[in-house]
Amino acid sequence: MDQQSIKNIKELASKLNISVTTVSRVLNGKARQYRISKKTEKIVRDAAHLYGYSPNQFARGLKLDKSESIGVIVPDISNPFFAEIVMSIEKESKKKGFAVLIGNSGDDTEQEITLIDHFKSRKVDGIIVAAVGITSKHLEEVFEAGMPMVIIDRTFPGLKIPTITSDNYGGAYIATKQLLINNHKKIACIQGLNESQPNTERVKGFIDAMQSCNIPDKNVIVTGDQFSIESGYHQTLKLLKGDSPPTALFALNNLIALGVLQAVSELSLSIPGDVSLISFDEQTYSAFLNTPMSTIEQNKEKIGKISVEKLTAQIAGMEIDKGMFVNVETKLHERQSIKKMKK
Amino acid sequence: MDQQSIKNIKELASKLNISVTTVSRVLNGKARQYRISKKTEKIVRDAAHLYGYSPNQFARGLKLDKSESIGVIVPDISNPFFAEIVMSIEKESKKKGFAVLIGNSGDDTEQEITLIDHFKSRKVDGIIVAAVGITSKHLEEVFEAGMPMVIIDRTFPGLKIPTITSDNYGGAYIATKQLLINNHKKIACIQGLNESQPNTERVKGFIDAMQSCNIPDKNVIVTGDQFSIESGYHQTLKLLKGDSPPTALFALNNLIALGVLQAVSELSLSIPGDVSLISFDEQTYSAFLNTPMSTIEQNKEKIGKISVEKLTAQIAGMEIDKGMFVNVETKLHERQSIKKMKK
DNA sequence: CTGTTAGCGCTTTCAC
DNA sequence: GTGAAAGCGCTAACAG
Repeated sequence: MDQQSIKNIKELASKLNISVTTVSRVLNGKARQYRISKKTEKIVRDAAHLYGYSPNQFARGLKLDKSESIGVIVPDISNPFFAEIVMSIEKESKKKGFAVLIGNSGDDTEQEITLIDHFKSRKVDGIIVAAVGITSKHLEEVFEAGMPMVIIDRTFPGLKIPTITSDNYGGAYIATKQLLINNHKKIACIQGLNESQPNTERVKGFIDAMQSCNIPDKNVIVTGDQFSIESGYHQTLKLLKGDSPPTALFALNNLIALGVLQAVSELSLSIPGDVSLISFDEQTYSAFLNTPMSTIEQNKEKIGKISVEKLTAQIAGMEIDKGMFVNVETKLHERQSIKKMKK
Repeated sequence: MDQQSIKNIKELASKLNISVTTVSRVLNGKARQYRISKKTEKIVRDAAHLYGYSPNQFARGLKLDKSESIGVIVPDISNPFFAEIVMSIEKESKKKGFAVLIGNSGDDTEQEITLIDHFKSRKVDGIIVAAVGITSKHLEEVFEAGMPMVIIDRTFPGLKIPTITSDNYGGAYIATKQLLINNHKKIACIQGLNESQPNTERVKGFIDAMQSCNIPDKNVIVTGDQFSIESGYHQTLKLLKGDSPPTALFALNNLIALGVLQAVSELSLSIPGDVSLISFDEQTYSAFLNTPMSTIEQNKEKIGKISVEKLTAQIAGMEIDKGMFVNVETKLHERQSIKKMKK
């Protein structure tokens, strides 16, 4: 009852008494171009479907030296921020006929290099990478060697690879302003990975906003070491158990914010009663937290979409501005995690 | 300054005045086996590293007719539940030397079929699939044709493919019991995809728990149509605006629970003051919600790990029990979303 | 409109 | 210890 399955194009062709060339042409949508008869075309298509034949991508890739696929590297696919960017990339890529290979670097530069090697040997047509760590030499080498590439989320000083990031500076500026207009003066900005560019930009936005209100630098508490729940947790504990704790916290991403919540809950404090909070990264649950959290949302869909556009432009061989830097706007969600302080 | 890069094994071999055979053998760790001299081996390895050579996986795959990779299909990678399973699968696979290809089916059987085709033509050595929809014929065909396969999360009646799922029945039973021991009698179980197996199992657990307390069937409110925030939201609105609303809700997954929160908040009701809630699926934020939510946690790490074990066993050609069904235990998190009712 | 065939880069058999 | 060469399945140049 089970249809005898077909190994390769040769078997399929001989079964139909047609040459492999014709079969190949039909299956590659070139029937028109080679003026293959409708009848032959139909026979081939039906047979391919009937026998469940799909071309060996290894042979195809070997011959064509391309794969019609792009590689995506993210530090942590279980962070919905990255997962949603990946979804957007997939959606856009599919429209353009590219398959997507996803790699998880686990915030490890070594693993990132391994993945790029992997992608190279699998002949991806281009790579989108949310870079980890603080060095980009390995990326530039690959890019300079001709691999189309787009960097998202993080960039590096002087990097000459097209980059799409959120407006980290602007988002942080607005977030801090939210705290300032509620008369907070003692504000802690809880960093993620110190040396990373989004972190630096967000800190810059924070500092500039503080200075715009003439808050002396001494009051600016800045600390942290990683974009993780643990880091946010430990830094917050340290801050709130300290001598003169801040009245407001600015968490530089969603995981740090969860760490803040963990620490605040452990200390039996309340938000915003005891301490106010605003966080970078909107999440589905942000509105339903105890207390609903004010956040700065990054436009994940747009970041994904633009990165695919810029990448496929490179793949198509178009002239590009290597130093291109696209800033995607952020959006403030005002909720109830910020207390209005007395002047 | 930039090292001239090497295209293929032939170039590398000729540069070293060594045959491609020897290079291939060294790079595949067969130096020992063919008694290649340490010196030659070192020369080859160093050169490969220096020139950044990595073998063309298409040629390799074409020759070997395998890819040392496995494909994973999930309905929605942006759902942390699946993302975490994928992470676990990646971790396990890496240990065993398999690369992982990830596909997102978007809860669409057509897309699932396309992805499987994709994987087949990319010669993955096996497939792990969190199946969508309510039919499994396409999966069985591929499995019967010899493709190693493991089903996770969902299964289908009478399916003869090894399956790893959470103990959906047991988890639901415990969840419902939590509501019952707090004297709730009018409980709504908000379903996801009606026909899907985890849904069915969870409903079964719910009903059995209800009956164990002699709650008449008439009181069992069951509704819903999809595992999504929207579905949870609409069903909850309908329930709570109805004539005699339930005093407690059992959300059959994390997305539905978020929908419940959305509806409850929109109706200006409180949890657990106005309505109690327990949900399948523990999430990082569950403890920090307004009100901290009681949940049934699925062991995502274990599901991923076992699925890779069962898949690699198949790939290695070991005898397997096709009807194998592994049930991974769940874990109750008691928090404050359930109100103690008067007897 | 259709077919023959070289060759993509690799592994491995067979030969020395 | 090492190498020459066949052949994996496909596409496209060339040939009708």
